[in-house]
Amino acid sequence: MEQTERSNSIEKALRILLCFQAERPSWGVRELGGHLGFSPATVQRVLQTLKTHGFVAQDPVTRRYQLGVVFYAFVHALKGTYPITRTGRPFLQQLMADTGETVHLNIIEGQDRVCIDTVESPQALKASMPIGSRSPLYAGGSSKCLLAFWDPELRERYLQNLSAMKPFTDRTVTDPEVLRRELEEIRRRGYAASLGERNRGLGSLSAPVFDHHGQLLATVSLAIPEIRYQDAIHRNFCVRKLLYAARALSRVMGYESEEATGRK
Amino acid sequence: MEQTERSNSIEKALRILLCFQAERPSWGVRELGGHLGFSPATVQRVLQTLKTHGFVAQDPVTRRYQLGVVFYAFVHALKGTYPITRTGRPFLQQLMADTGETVHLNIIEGQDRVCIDTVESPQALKASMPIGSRSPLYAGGSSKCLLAFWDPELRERYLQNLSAMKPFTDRTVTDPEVLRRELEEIRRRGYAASLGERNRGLGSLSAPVFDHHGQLLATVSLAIPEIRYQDAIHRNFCVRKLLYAARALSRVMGYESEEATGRK
DNA sequence: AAACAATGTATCATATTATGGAACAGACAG
DNA sequence: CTGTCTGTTCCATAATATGATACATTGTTT
Repeated sequence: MEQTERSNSIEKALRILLCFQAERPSWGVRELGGHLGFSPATVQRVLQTLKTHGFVAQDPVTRRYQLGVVFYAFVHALKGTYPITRTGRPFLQQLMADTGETVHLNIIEGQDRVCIDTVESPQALKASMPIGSRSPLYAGGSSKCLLAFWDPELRERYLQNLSAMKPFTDRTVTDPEVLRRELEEIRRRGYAASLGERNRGLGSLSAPVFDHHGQLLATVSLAIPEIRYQDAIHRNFCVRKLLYAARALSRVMGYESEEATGRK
Repeated sequence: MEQTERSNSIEKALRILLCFQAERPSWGVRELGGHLGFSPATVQRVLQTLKTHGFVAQDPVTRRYQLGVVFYAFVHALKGTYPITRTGRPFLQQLMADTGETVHLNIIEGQDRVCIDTVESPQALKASMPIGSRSPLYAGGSSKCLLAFWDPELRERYLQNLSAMKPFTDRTVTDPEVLRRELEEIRRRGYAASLGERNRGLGSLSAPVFDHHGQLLATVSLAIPEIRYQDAIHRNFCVRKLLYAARALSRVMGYESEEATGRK
């Protein structure tokens, strides 16, 4: 390992916290130390501190550590920080009720799309889009829709620094030029449609939500199993309902929907 | 200020993070420093570190800080850490559908009850019980129900160290002896019922959920506006549905519901 | 039973790291 | 232009984090 990276203790603590994800919710001291390259003593001390503040909890019998309940407080706090989740909820619910498909709300974070709310379809065959799940901005309908309606300057910077476009399926766009054309098409139509770009067998319809400055806030998306996505009647119906929901939400968020070239 | 408290830098970072709650989702550097008694330079450095890891985000125009989106990843992770939220969801939904009242799921954390999931009533007049909300273990039906069915040793320790019982309303129990008697009554009946102990005008019905060791996992609770709570027919109906849901969830969590004195 | 191999945890001298006052750089108001 | 707020950077000093080592438990293997 190179020594280029100097890490202060806070960074260590954060990296430790970030290890506690759904796929691996529980860690032992030495296990974590080995995983991150920290000494067990360090991990132990950090975990102790995290524990006294409720950021992790220790199983009294196995002595292993897991995420603490303060995070539930942050779940609550996020609703104050990103008010669109609260405002958007009824619109997502209505859209799910209308279409019977899983609905989700997404924002841009760094180089990724992040799902910040979801209303799952009650159908037996349905898409799942858990809160917190991510995808790079070039893969999938919701991602491309965010990218398409993003601030032009930020989008341009993103597209130019875009190096390797790792494909997730055989349908993932991997050519920046193709991506550029598709983004234009999405802006022209007002919504994004894609099939199996991020997850095989999963289609996506996605429309933007704007604030009172006409700036992109989020996208509302439908995640639709391929078998239903390919039914043109159902898909068109979904598009209509989706656009209706996204525009209604934009209006509530303060967007004055002008005709045609309303945005600059 | 006394110098009794020594704080390492991680502790500072955690205390800073904990300031970002729903009531005050956005902070400036000096504002935070003043609030916590840290120097602006320290706060600044800590926030910088938190920012590079996505724990906070900085508004590019106001330069103020708010909670970052990594917390959405933790929302997801919590479902792996506390599987009962995932398992319990359909039961909560069914119970809400049956009763029309807001349903919530609670666990013990330290000295508090914490709400870890909620399904809100669609009625115009309804109780709200946001995820992450807390209450001391002596106040309210859900709290007392947790306390009543807790590990006897831990309960005894809690009751003995119980110093000031701050009342939330004029109905909050403030006498440890009264509390003791009520807990016994709750164990005898198998559920807790209370009115206006934590929030004026709000009633609560609450039943325990056990795991395969017969240990308390959580409580399922109904939060019912007083006007409907006082309708004995509705209340009894709710109790029946509540007990049914809590027992069904216990069974799924591995609890072998033995008759009568099944627990030690 | 006994030896073993894991685990989480405590200690301590060393050196790296955090600290806060002061100075800097913008934004905004008067 | 001036005054007063911001967030941010610098730097010598002092306090804190560090990992090797040892210890205490646990569960497993022999």
